[in-house]
Amino acid sequence: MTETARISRIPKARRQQIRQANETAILQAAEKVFAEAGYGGATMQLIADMAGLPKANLHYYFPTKEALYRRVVQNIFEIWLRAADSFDQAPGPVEGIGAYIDAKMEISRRHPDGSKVWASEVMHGAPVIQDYLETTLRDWTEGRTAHIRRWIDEGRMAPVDPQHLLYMLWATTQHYADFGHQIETLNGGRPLSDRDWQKAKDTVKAIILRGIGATGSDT
Amino acid sequence: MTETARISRIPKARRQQIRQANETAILQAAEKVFAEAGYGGATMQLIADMAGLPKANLHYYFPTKEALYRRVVQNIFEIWLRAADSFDQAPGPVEGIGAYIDAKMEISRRHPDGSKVWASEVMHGAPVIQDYLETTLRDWTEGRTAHIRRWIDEGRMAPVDPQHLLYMLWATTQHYADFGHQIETLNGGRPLSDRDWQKAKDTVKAIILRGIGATGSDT
DNA sequence: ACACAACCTGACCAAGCGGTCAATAAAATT
DNA sequence: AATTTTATTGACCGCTTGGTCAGGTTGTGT
Repeated sequence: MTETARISRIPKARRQQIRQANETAILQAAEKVFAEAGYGGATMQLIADMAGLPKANLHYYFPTKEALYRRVVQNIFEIWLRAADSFDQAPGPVEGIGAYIDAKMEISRRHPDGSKVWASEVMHGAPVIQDYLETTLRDWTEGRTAHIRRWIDEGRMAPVDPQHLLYMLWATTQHYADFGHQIETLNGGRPLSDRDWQKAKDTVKAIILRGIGATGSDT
Repeated sequence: MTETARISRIPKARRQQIRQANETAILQAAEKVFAEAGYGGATMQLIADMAGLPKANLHYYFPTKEALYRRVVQNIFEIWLRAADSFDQAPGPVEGIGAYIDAKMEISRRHPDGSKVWASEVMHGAPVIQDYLETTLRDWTEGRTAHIRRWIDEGRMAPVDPQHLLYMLWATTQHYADFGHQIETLNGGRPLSDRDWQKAKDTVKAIILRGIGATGSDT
C-alpha cells in the first residue's frame, strides 16, 4: 500500500473526494424529495437545502432537474437488478423465489424512497426510463420466465403463468415500500418492527411458495 | 310518473343538470391529469383544457386545486369500499377472497387513473386523506381481518396472518393499474387483451387461494 | 316584463419556479 | 510565486403557476 493511497489521496484527488461527497449528498437529498413530492412537486431549492448546498451549486453538478432525476432513477434500477442474483444460482423454486422475496423485501425496507421514485416514474408513463423497460428489464424478465418455465417442466412447481407470477412478486414486495405510510397507519401509527418485517416476509413466502406448489431442491 | 319528472325537470333543475355535467367533466379530466402528472405536475390549465372549459370556470366549481384533488381522491376511495361487498356475503374464503380479487382486478382495469391517484396520494404520505386511513380504512380492515380469522378458526384456510394477506391482495390487484405501463411494455407495447386479463385474474386467484389453503363452502 | 340569483370568462397579478452568470475562492500545476 | 483549472455562490431573469375579479350572460321566480 503506497503512502498516497494510505493517506487517502490528500493532494491529487481531493477534488474527486469532495466532488463525490457532494454528488452523493445531492443524490440522497434528491431521492428523498422526489419520493415525498414527486417530480413535479419537488423543487431544486428544497433539494439544495436538504443537501446543505446553495441551489446554484446543484446546477454545477447536475445541469438540469431532469438530469438529476434521471440519475436517481438509474441508481434504484441498478439496486433492483442486483437483487436478481438470488434468483439465478438456486437449485429450485423454493430457494430461488424465496431468496428473491427476501432480497426485495429487504430493499423495500432499506430503500423505500428509491422504490417510491421508481413507482412514480412508471405510473407517469416512464418518461425518462422507457428505454430501460424495453431493453434491460425485458431481457431480465425473459430470462427469469424461462427459468420458471424450466422449473415447471421439471415438475418442481405448479404450471402457473411465469409473467403474472413475477408481477405478483414485484407488487407484493414493493407494496411494503410504496404503501409504507398506509401500512404504518394501519399498524397504529408505528413503523413495522423487526418482528413485523419478519412476519411479513414469512407470510409472503408461505403464501406464494405454497401457492405455486413449490418443492425444495431435494427431489 | 309526473310530466315534470318525465321530461327530466326542464325548467327548474336545468341549472343542477348543467352543474353536474360540468362537475363530472372536471372531475374526470382532473383524475386523468393528476394520474398522469401527479399533484405537483398537474396544472389547472391542463385540466380545464381537457374538460373543455376556461380555467376560471374551474375555480368557480372548485375553489382551489387542493379542493379539486380532494374530491378526486374521495371518489376513488368510495369505489374501493364498494368492492368490499363481495367479501362480506360469502360462505367461505374461496368465494369471498376470489370475488374480492375479481372485483379489485376489474377496478384496476376500469379505473386505472383513480388507482394511480390513490397510490400517489399514499406514497406522498397521504397529506389530504390521512383521516380516512385512520378511521374508515382502519375500521374496514379490522372487520375483514376478523372475518378471515373466523375462517381460519373454522379450518377453512391455513393460519396465515390476515393483515399481510390483505396487503398482498391490495398490492397484487392494484399493481395491474399502477404499473400498467410497465406491464404493457413487457407485453410488447400492447395493452392486455381480454384473454390476458382473464389469465391475470385466474393466475392471481389460483396462487393466492392455493397459497392460503382455502376450501370451498362445501365442507 | 322585471328583478334577482346563478353562472361564465378574459384579463390580470403576485409568487415561485428552473436555470444563468459574473465574480470570487480554493486547489492544482507550472 | 505565478498561473491555470475547478468549485462556489448571491443576484438575477424569463416564464409558468394558482388564484382573483369585474363585468357580462343566462336561467329562475314573481
